[in-house]
Amino acid sequence: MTGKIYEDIDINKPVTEIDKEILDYWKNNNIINEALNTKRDLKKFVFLEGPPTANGRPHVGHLMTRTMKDTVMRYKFMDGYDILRRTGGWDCHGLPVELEAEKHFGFNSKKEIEDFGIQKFNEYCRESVFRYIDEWHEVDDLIGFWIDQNKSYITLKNDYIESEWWALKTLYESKMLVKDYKIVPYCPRCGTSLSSHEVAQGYKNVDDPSVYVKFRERGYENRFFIAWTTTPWTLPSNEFLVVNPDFDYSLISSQGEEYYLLSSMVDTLFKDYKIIKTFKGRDLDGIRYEQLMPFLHVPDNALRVVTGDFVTAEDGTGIVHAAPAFGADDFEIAKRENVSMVNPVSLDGKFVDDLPWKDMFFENANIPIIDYLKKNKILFKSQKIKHTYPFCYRCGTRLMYYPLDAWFIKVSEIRNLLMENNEKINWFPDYLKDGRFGNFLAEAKDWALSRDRYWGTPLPVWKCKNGHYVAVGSREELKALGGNVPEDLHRPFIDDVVLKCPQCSEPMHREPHVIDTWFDSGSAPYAALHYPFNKEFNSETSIPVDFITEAIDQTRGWFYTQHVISSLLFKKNAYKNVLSIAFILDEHGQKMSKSKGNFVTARQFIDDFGADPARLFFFSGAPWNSKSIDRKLIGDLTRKSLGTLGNIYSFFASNANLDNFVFEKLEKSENILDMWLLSRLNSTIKSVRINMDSFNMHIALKNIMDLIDDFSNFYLRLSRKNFWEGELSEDKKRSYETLYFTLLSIIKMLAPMAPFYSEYLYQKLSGEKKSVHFEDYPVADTSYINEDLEKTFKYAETVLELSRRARQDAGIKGRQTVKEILIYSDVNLPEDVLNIISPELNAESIRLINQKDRPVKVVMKPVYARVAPVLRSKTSEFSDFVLKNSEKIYREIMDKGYTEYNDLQFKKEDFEINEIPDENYSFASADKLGLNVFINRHIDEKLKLIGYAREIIRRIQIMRKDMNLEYSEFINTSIDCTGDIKEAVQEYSDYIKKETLSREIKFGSGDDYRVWDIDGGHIGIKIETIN
RNA sequence: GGGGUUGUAGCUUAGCUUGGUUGGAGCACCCGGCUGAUAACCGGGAGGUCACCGGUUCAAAUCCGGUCAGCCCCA
Repeated sequence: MTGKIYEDIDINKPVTEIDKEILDYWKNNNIINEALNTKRDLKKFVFLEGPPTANGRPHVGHLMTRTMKDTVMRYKFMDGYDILRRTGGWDCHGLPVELEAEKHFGFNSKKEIEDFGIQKFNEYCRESVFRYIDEWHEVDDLIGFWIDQNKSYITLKNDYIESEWWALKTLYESKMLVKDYKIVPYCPRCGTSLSSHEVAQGYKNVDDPSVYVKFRERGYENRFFIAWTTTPWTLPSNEFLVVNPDFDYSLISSQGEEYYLLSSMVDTLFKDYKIIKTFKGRDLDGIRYEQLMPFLHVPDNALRVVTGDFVTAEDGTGIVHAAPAFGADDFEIAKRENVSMVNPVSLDGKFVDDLPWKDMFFENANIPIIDYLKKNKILFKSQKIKHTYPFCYRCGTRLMYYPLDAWFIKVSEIRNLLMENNEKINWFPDYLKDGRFGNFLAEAKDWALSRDRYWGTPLPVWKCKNGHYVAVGSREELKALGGNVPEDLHRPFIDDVVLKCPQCSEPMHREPHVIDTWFDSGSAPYAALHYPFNKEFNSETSIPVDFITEAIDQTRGWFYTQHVISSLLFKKNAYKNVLSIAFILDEHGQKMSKSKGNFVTARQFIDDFGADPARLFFFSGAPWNSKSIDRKLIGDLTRKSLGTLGNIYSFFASNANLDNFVFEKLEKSENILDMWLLSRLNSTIKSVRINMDSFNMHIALKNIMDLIDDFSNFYLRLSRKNFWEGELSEDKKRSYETLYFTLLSIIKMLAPMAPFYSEYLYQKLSGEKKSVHFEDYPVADTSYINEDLEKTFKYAETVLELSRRARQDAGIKGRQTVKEILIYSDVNLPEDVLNIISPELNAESIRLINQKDRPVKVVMKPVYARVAPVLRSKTSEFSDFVLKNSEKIYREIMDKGYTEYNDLQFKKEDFEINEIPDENYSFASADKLGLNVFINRHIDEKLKLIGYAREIIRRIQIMRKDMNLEYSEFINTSIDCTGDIKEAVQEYSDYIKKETLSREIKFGSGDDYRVWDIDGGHIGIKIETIN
């Protein structure tokens, strides 16, 4: 006995143990490092990591994006690319981090933070962003995310900030970064404005007041404009009423009062009324009205009706109340009309002195204001409305639209460029390109970049008292302008840097803002490489990167900001291919959230299922359709792919070791089953590659699993005997080679998706390279592909199915040999293919027959609706005639096209034609393929005895298996039986001996005999090993 | 209110681009079979108003219009 070449594996070994073993193997052999750092001078594939913030625990969704990234990179690596920028990245700044810090210290306002000290506050932020970094690293490790964390870019580093300064200076000098006074979405709790993509994250469905308010026309006691609003708290600041110049308005009278409103709304709001007059909106322009509440001082030229195109006829009354301080449209009106605005709300969201609702938080003032309107009889109607309204996406506070001094990037000016560059991006799924993303670009808003906060990249703009500004693009420039370069570029240190104005030499102080953290992450393409200070990045060649992927929420987040920044700075798109991934839902299909407590951490998920099963789960179904965690599905996927593969290996290993087979190379096999498997393999490789290349990894996985299924349940099932029987002939060698080669190819194909188990099997099977991940991805050898053969095998498989069905109908077990099976097929079924399935068909004779030789009887019936009107009283006579002479008439019609009866001609359509199988046969057909299978029902004495012999064999085999006997171990068998069965045992004892490795078969009886039921009778069997 | 997307068996889904046999799988369930690699496999059964309404067409799960519901995004 030589040693085992192919090591046995324990099929039931827990995946977690395998994971650990493989992780150790990778570490001990420096494999991960080698993969990350080997430069092979091949084609380049450039990746870019979307930076998470490590101040929260990684959850199962992160696991999914990481798996997608990893799988793509592994595939590209095996496919002969050097992967560039295979490094991590961490997003460090921003409101989320500050909020976390506020919570820690128990702060609730900016004043508290400033009293505490920005320096200490930021120190805490800096540490807290990496609170869970160890868990992230650990999870990356466990899931097999091969990425270089030692070279990760970190957005809080001075180098990173400096690159952004360069960008901001560039934008400032090209007048794309500007300071403006605008109405911006503003969180009064956080004390800062939000950009459009941040606002987009915080919409909620809410019930809000919907009030109709009466504004009295100046000079009339009882004449009112009815205006509509969902923000009663803005009513004290009303300065205009706005109508659409093109709409029709009516002045009506009802119950002693007169009202202006949109003509189309009159019936909705009034029952009894008279129309006094109708107007176009523009006719109302300039009409003065009385102030609604006499609290605030408004400019003299306010309080009049003006026109605006933004007024719609859908909501309200067609008359919009405008408070310029609290709405972008309103603000534009005030600007146009040259009227200053009235703002009674301070930066913390509270009303100021002049109002009865002093110190009240703005949204809390709605109810008392409605009460006030009611009391003063200027409320026409009040109800609730369900609509969506933006809230701060981090702290949940209702946003206000509020006038602020802020820095903007004029994104709206490059909309066309954004859209042109979008054309160069491959989106997966493709509908995002012109859908959600394209639409967003088409109406791109200016980017409100500045934040009045503490922990962020400082805005590098300084200003002197004469109103001169300078934007600083580097630490070097800071020095040149007379500033000290602090060791840390964050606040508060940077705030202390005073420059000398290049124009007037006055001292310059920094604009106090930090910038939107989305600018940080969106800058990753260049800032991660410290461009332009480090020449590793070259805007000509370094972007677009080849591939990025993140969850769907990043479509208007990171996907957008990168696209904008890249277009602004380099005029091109940031990435070529982008895969957008849907969310993972919990097992009930609910979105996961911390508050609901159904949040599954990455760690927990891996611990529960193991790395490869977790990864495979992410490839079940398209990644852009959300999926629920499904324990059963995961188990199933794993069993059918990895489990079956392990089992194939196990089969191969045990037999190859017995035969002393060692794979050297694949030589052409003449065995048709081998040829078929290699054809299947190569067609699969072809489609897998196509799908991997187009990021349809879920389809690639399905292709692979289909192959594994065919491999195991067809190839192996039908060729088992070949591997068991006989010596290691040349033919058998060819089959081993085929088996080995196919198995190895599948392992390689699966390696990017299931890197652990494939490594595990690879090391046992081949181990030629240090790791399966250093292998080349399989390339289809089309010379092996034989579509006809694959098709023929499909037919063969169907013949098997049909025979089983026909047996079942006839009540004949598969183990019972039948006299004959007749097969009719539209396509040619070669003999060698039939030979393969013949053991399973289990018949004395198997014959291919022609259509006309099929043992069927034609039974015809007249179609009465057609023949009766012609034949009249002869109809029933004809009917009998047809039934009796079906065969003859059928042949006649087939030959001539008609048959005659009583000098009348009848054609095919005059008959209902049925084929009934001969009663001696059981019949099954697959009409789509044109296949018929007939099984002779008649079981004669001889066949019956063979059947019994097989029943006995089967029982003995079960007993052998139960006793865990070696395949080659001989036994003695004793049987307790009578009658036919006894006769069968005597008649076929050689056959039984051979199949069960029985040295002898005795008849006997005893308590230690195992009792079996065969055909309703009991027989006993005992087997004993031979010492 | 607008845009996008999804809706197929109890559950997970293929098919829809390009209309054309009887809408195909898997899981679960029931019955049966096969098995000395496989908690694997195979046959049968039950389970479908292909969300709903309308249109185009000889013919619609598929194309068109509308409605409803879910999800995502925007105002």
